[in-house]
Amino acid sequence: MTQPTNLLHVDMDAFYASVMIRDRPDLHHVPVIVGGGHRGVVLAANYPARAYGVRSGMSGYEARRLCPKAVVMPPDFELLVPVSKAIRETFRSFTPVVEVVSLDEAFLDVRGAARLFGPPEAIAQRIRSRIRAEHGIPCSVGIARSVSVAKLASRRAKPDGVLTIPPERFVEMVHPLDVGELYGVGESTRERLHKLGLITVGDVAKFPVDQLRRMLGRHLGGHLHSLVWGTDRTELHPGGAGTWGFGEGTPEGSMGSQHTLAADVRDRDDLLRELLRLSSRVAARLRAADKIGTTVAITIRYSDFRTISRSRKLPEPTDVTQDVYDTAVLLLDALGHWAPDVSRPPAVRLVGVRVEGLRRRVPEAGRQLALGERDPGWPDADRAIDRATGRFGHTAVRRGSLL
DNA sequence: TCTGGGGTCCTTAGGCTG
DNA sequence: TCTGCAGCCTAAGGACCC
Repeated sequence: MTQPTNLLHVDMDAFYASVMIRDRPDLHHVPVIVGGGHRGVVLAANYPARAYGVRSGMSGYEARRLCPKAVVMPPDFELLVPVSKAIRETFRSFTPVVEVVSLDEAFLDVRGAARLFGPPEAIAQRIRSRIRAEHGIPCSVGIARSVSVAKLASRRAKPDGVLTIPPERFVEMVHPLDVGELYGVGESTRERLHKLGLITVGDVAKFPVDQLRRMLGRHLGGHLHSLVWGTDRTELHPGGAGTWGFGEGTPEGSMGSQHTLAADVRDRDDLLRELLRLSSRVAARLRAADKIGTTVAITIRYSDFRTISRSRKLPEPTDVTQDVYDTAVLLLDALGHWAPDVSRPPAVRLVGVRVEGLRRRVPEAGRQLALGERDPGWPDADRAIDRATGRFGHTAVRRGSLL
């Protein structure tokens, strides 16, 4: 039985930039870059900026070099998130089966919407008109049978277009493309395949799947095989969490925060202050989400961009700032960079703190104290800080050591 | 005075245990 | 007591996504 071409991938065009300049007609025809401040990367660039070669993901430094006259602005999430939520409601007025990927894109299964709204192409055009009329933002839509092909189609429909890749035309339309165009094949995998002489999607399709598995690993090899034949996932997971946690799902995996320092740092005390700030932020987010985690991990990026991570499992899961911070300090010191016999510690560019192995917190009432559980004063202090920051904002309370 | 921050998933290696 | 093995867990790192 052949499955219908019923998946839509809707992707806003330069979403961050489109929203940020929507109410600024004076900026519509000048290059605008969102993000890309000091040591940052470009989150989005409008089409006038792209004409200069500015791309999202590029360093702000490089973007400003390519287009010195561009207007650079930081992203305003208080503006972006409500627009994103409103657009999701527009999607849901067409179908209840919506899988949110991120702030600016979603998959829609329109199988049940044909009687009301017509074929997928007609639905795509209606969605585009409504989003433009209601939110003033252009978007592109890809239509296909599977998730990866719909995503590929929307990418190729940009800007402001619609593209359908039906199964019977998949080979003709997709096999000539570079294998790096596939959703899930990044720079690293693309390079490995190219070195093997596998340049196009069709090249990989002709390659024996068991050899792919041997070379790329069982999982990636099998997955790549499904991608090059367009036979990956066809069912959506409605209410998907979204990569940035703005979705409605309840991600169980991990929560973390990392920060690139304004300047590289060698001093242990400076790093401890940053670890404390990050630990406070992560623990507060855990408490707000009613989660506790079993493992604390730190990430260190040195000035040469070498990045390492170290992690440690805790005896008891926690959402307490002090627990997260203490473990982070243990992990940092275990690197040995600040031992007494080390004359010049390495320069650190970025530090991160992450709590993994998340689960729902057991309510306090009826919870048994673990043997040897320490002073409950820190959780009380955390709750007091949460209450104060909830009322007066994040600058209201700050630990003495952060001042 | 180049290269963010938030995640997920997979692979690999080594230790432990039965 | 030693060895080999399978299975599980932990830790580290890499790749990928937006």
